[in-house]
Amino acid sequence: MAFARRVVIAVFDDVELLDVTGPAEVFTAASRIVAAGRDGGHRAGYTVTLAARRAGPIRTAGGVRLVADVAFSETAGPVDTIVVPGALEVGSTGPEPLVIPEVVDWAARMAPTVRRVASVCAGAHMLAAAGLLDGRKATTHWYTAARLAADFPNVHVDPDPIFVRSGPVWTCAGVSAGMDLALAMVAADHGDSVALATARWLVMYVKRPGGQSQFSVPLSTRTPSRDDLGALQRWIADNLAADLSVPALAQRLHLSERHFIRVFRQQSGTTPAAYVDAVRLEAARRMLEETDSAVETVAANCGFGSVETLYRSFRRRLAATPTDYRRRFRSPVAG
DNA sequence: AGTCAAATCCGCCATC
DNA sequence: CAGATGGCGGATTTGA
Repeated sequence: MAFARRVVIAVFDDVELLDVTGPAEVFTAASRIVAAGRDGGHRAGYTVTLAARRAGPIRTAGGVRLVADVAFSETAGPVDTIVVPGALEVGSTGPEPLVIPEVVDWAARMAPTVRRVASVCAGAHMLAAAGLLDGRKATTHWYTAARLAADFPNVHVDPDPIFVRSGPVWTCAGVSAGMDLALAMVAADHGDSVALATARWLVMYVKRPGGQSQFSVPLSTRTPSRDDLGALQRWIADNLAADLSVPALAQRLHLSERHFIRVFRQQSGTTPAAYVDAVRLEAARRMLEETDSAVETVAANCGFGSVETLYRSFRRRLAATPTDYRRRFRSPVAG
């Protein structure tokens, strides 16, 4: 077997568990696929190593422990890819991206010697602190994107993509996007068919269209500070087929239309109609992916007045028709 | 694919 | 006074 590509993932106390294990799982699964390949397994997969300030146990954010294989100082030698995961600490004004000097130093030291550098989630803040994102496009968890842009004016932050490749530096959106990033690396290293087989094995999609703001509508808007607005958004999600017009919603909160629009916009960052459309579209998308329901049924279930309306909404936001979408993104293992 | 009425939503201002 | 709220006109978007 030829050389395996060595992937080293940094770990530290309070690290987000899935930021570490997500990419690790993808690289490991890809290695199995590669090893089982029809060419007799001559191609090499990956070895994944965890590195920390010193070898030994690490407590992740949720309390589950990981064990670092080596210390940062022992990661010299032929390393292919380093991955810096993220963490949030509770600050006075809410969660803040954690920046750990030892990790920043390590990334800065390793970067010139490796082929690829990646961050997951808020790990981008540490790559930025190491100067590795200067002049580059990058993304991070939606929650910290504004902060990243403010703290590092030289970084071209785009909060929307699932992942961004800027030369040898890859960054990605929150948490589970680390798996998408790793899968994209697998595709770059071993081709689309290995990536597809890996994705199928892990029961995930090779890549989602568009950006993270399409993923979860509630997450793409600011969290409302008014309880009644949050309750309204939950009610909307549970009653997609109901009358969700502006007058109807305003009345639910006992506000005039004018004021309702104003409050909604100020609290959530979008307008009511746009929000409703986005939530309906997300529901429709999931239904198309996960069921065999006719497009008419999907439209009716998700509160679109007609199939045409659903089509329009799809075109507008996803640049695809519902049937196209279903053909491309239907899970290969469902049904 | 184009039409047109309806819905949306925001600036501006009055009111509470 | 400041801040929250509501009404109106109309440009723009949306849906049947």
